[in-house]
Amino acid sequence: MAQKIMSDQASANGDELERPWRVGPTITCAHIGCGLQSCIRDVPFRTADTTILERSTLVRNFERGEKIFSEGDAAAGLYCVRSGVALLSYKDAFRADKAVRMVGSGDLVGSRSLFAEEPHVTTAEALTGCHVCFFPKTTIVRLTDTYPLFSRLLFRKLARDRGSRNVLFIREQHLPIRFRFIHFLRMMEKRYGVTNGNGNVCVKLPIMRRQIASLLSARPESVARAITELEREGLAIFDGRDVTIPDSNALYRIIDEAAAVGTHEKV
Amino acid sequence: MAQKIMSDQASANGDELERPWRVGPTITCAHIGCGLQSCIRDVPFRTADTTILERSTLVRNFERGEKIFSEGDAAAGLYCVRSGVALLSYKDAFRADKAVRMVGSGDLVGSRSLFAEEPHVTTAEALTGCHVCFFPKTTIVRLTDTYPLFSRLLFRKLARDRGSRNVLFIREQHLPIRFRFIHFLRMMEKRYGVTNGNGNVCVKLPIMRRQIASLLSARPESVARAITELEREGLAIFDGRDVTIPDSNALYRIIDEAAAVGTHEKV
DNA sequence: CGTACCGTTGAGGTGAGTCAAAGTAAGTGG
DNA sequence: CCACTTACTTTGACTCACCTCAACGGTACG
Repeated sequence: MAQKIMSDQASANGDELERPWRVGPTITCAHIGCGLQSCIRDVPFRTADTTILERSTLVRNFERGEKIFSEGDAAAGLYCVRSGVALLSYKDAFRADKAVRMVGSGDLVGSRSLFAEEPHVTTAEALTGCHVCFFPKTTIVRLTDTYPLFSRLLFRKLARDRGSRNVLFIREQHLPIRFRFIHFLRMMEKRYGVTNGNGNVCVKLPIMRRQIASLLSARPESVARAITELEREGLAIFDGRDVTIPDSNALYRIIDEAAAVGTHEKV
Repeated sequence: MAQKIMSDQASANGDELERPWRVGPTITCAHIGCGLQSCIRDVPFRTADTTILERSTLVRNFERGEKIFSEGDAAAGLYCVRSGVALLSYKDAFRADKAVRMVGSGDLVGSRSLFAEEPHVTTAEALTGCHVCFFPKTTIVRLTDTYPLFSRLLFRKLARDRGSRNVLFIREQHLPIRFRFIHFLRMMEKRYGVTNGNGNVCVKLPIMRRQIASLLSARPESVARAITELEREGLAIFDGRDVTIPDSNALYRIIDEAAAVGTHEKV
């Protein structure tokens, strides 16, 4: 029965990936930033399974611009970004690329297609040099089949990740660009923000305006205007991709307080 | 270890749900329309587990307007709509209700919150009388822990369902209303369409204009205008919630052919 | 026979898209 | 080190799809 479900063992073991993938050395996921680590740490793997995990896992470096996988590719396993930034996008109804998700260190990618046993619906392209590890489908299936705890932790992580993504990329899609952009800044600050000497928060945005715009379902010009407006109000200072936020509370109050003056409309 | 993961057994067994829930009679999911059926059918459950499934599953009828669960409620289990139509919505940043998903016969609801072990982020309200069955978290966990095949089939179904939903509710959110509405019609036809005597396709829309608009992130007036336009072009005839589509191909060609004249823009 | 809500239509306003152009930064090669 | 190219960003002017507001007809219901 298990064999019947696994659509194609041969194509799922990673052997058909392009060559630059290498077997991961000591991929016990004790590596910092591997998103699977939290799902594995507390699971009492038997030695044989640890070996399988280590032997089957592949790692690879991607240059800026390289595609990690493409729309339409079979989902051969689970990807985990260990460092760098990649962008997931698809071709919309007008054949324009639409970005759906930015992924970075620790993020798991490709899980939906993997578990749906369907081809990828997005393309993952490295925006910077990326170090990615790949867990073949057979390995994931073996571990989820053998260790219910692993399975539960994995699906919990995936469900939680999805929950936090949904806020910006689904729930806020119809709000004004200004709101979506501030929300985006908050997400970037949470992930990439550092507090500098003056007590200000600084963020280095890992993506360019065009891609920000695409993520927000907007145009680069509109993003530029939102930026100009925030600068005029003194809520954020932009220098290329470097953002300084003098007062986080003041900035985020804009989106948090919208509810107070809201429409309270019923569906 | 399993105990530590299960955050709260007491609140998860369904006992704390409001009283109208009753133990499901013979819930072996041989019932037509139960969305879990396809995940259960081929799994060799032991008798004890079949008994647990049957004994723990609850069923309940909801009147139009009743809430099946609410935003903020703990996710106590998995819901499955057996008949009727319900709407999932949340309060947006302006405290207005925003519909995210229409569910009907066979649909599984609440899975993300359940597996994330987080509260529901949406409210599910019955739009018609709804017959709903409820699988307590303890049951689901027991079955996924015991039967890897069940686990895999369940997650496959959930991943696939999500994939098809994403098309309209994520990927198409930024297309013109006309496109989103036609896409919505196609989904409705697929699910509720019948071919009448004249060979025309008829669909009875289960929701009102305001809710269609909310699903499409638009205003009821804009939906009305989209409807008027389609009628003027002879692509569809509307009579309240009854839609007649004389030529499906002609209607859907509008969205399918957009790609041909697209912008081909890169992110 | 009101009252209430849904659906449609019109008039008018506006946020964001489009188009075009200028400014800026990052290479590249001589 | 400086021209030159190329790509990214910003700005302004214009346009338009959709929203807002308001009015009106239809239907359900007490």
